Amino acid sequence: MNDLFSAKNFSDGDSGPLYLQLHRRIAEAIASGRLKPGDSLPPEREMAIQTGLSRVTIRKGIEALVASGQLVQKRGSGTFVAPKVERLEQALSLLTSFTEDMARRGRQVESHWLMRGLHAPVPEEVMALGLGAGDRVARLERVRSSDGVPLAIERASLPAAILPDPQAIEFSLYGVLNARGLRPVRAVQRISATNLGPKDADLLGVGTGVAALRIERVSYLETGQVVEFTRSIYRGDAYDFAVELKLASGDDRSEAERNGA
Amino acid sequence: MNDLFSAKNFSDGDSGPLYLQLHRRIAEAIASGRLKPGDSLPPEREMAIQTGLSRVTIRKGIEALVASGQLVQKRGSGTFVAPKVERLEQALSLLTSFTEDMARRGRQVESHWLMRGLHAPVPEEVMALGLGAGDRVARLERVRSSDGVPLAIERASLPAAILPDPQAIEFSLYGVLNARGLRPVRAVQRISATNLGPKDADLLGVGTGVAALRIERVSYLETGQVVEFTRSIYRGDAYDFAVELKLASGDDRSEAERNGA
DNA sequence: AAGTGGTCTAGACCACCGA
DNA sequence: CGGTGGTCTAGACCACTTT
Repeated sequence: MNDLFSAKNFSDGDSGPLYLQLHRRIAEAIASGRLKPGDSLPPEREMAIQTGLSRVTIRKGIEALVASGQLVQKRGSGTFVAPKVERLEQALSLLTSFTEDMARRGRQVESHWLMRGLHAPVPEEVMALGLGAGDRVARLERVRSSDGVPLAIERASLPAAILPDPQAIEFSLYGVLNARGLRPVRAVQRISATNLGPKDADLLGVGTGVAALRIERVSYLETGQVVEFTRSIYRGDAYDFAVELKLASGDDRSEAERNGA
Repeated sequence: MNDLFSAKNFSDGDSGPLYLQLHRRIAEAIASGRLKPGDSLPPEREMAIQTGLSRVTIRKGIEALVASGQLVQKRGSGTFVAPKVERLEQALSLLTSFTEDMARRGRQVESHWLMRGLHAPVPEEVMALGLGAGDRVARLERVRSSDGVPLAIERASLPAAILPDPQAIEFSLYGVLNARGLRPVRAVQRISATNLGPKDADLLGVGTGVAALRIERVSYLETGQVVEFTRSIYRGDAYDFAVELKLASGDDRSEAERNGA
């Protein structure tokens, strides 16, 4: 019945390297629904026997599927099709907190604190926050989860002058700032893509090398003072950020022509 | 002189798997500037001898560095530290074309066409463009480069009613639309991260699995009619998208209560 | 204790590049 | 042509999970 791993149809030179043929077979089986989330694959040694390939080649074929989060491997247990992660869509042009954003969706939010305290700033923080000599920085580092699924790593730095008591933050940073009349009204974000390192991948429960969104944010008070400098890592397979664009201001085409000239 | 690959300090059990120790050594050498862009690494077989590891292990240690774009391997030639790619920052909240955006930076723009013509739409295009039965779609697929470096893959679909002659587009799509009075004034984008597949990675000249930004955009005319549906892939290591946020309006109770701002 | 994935080896052949 | 990376093998031991 399960001819997914039959030795037939594995011919070198036919359609590229053997490990890619295997990769394609499994990827198609997942895409077509033949392999469903939670299904287990045969043990690597078993696949090797069935396909007539070596175990090294089997692992190489599986590797990319693990790296892209489609398969999950558990030592001592087995290889499984990854559970489907519901994609969340988040508006980028509004300044909201994670807590508020999730509450609006009616979802549970959990935080796992990695670090919460006052420290000596690193140069990056001095720059972003505009700190003076001797100023200390409040650092909040946590993994954000929703319904038990880790979605993001958030590393926030604030001037100690703004948040002298980081331990006071239990859930929502913005909630506390808001209660103190320090809610940011403007922020600038930079978004890029990155491959997760072993550490961050582990925190998010995905494989090393999985694509993630890196978002750096600097938030400002009405007065122009910097409130926070946050570096976040969002799971690429769990998030869509949405943004609405307006027509570029200025006299459209002629502007580009002038500047290009 | 070059003790990067000396057998000393390679001890199992000491600090994790051997391939990770090798990975760390090389990554640190790159980060510290000891290995500079363009430098070549010794051949794999040579590294294996120097370190006392097997070639398979050497390759495994190098693998992640290639996947993340820090090293480039050329068959028949060697392994090299990747040239530094200058990060471009692009404003997300303005609706500009790639051509205009680059011209504004005073950079050369090249396009390599992969496809340009009229086709029968796929369901995804019918949905996004609001096509009727029998409508055809203009498809523009190209690799965008700047100063010879591939930066993005752009796959645009437009109703044939908007662009009956896709061959007319030589450089800027928006330029042609603008000249015809069809310039979009509003667009909605969705941004996510993805691992590049072998095909797209090759088009962008990076390794399979490298993180990239996937941006889907739907653009509208003043009349509300959909002009284009574009799926783009941007190199994660070459782009920063910037967006400015405003205070979320009327989102939670506490804000409504204390709101003066 | 048995079975799983994780790591590692030594050696082989191929495809491609450059002199 | 020689040297490079790309693929593949058979077999070994380890660390962990499950039973």
